[in-house]
Amino acid sequence: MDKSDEMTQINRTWSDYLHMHGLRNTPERRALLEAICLIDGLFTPESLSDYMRESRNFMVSRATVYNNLQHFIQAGLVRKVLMAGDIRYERAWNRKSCIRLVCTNCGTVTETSDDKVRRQIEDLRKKRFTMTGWTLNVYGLCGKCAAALKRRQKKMMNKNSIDKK
Amino acid sequence: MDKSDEMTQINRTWSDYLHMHGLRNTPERRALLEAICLIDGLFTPESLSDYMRESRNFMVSRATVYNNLQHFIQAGLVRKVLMAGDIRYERAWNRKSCIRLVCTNCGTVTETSDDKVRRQIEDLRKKRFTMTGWTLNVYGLCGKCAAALKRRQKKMMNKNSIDKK
DNA sequence: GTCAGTGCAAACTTTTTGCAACTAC
DNA sequence: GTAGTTGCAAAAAGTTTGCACTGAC
Repeated sequence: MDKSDEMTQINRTWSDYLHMHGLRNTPERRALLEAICLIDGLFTPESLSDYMRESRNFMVSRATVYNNLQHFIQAGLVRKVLMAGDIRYERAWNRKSCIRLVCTNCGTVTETSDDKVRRQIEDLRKKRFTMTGWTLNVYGLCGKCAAALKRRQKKMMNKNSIDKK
Repeated sequence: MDKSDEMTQINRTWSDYLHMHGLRNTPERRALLEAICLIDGLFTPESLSDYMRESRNFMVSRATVYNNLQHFIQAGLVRKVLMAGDIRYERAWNRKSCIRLVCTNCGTVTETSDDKVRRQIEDLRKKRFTMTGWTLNVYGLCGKCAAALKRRQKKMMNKNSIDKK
């Protein structure tokens, strides 16, 4: 799907959603959706608001941001994710699938991919569930933390053997 | 691994962690870890505190709960997860791998499993990353919401064709 | 014209911080 | 004895709500 087809699809999803719920297409809603298209990666209600004001020259109140983020989520356009212990938002399209390596020690997250895993997941067919996307969080230790842990354990063992002398 | 081996492993991980960071083994910490072993499923700082007070007859202050949850996370014993838009905590052992079907419309989560997917994920070997567990979130529509959406769309189309007459 | 949407401020919830008293080591 | 730990209360951060005014339909 190319970029303009994609935008058509998104706008359609959004106006369908508005219609079906008897909601109105306000300038604030258009501007917020536009900003979300332009932001790359994760955002918070505050960072979205900042981006709107600073880069798009459009003021939106906090209440409006929160209110509409909920609508975007309901419409399937935005998703909440947990990143290093905090809630973040992201576009739900065009980021449908990713593997995240989450270090349980320092909290850093690295995104990666793997064709075999991807294929296997997308072949998943569950009864009474229509998949639109997925994220795989892999927990463990990043290189730095694993090395640091090893060093500390070694130090500990030396200390213990000295203590025993 | 049987239950007692598992507890030995957990206690060891925890006391190693305490040692390595120069931390102390207080009654509060022991009681909190014990409670987390006993709680089945997800919890919040508040529900944990309630459980401690009501079922274990042990008062812990909020500050202590938050402080120690961070330590448990660092030690790899507890994990934060996002459930229906809210942050929850869970034991990080014994729940290492699971597939969650998350409905993006109503927020319900169903846990499921799939051997092929599991095997493929556990075969993942990333450079400079040591895997200890994973969770796969699959986003989409649950049976109920998919059906409701279909009904609404149908109704919409009927309405439109009537309007045009 | 109607009713949903907006901004603002206040309220509420959740999490963090500062500090004096306490206690594990 | 010392330094990490705790509970409490206050502060900070994040989110929701009530309300009068505005504007999309």
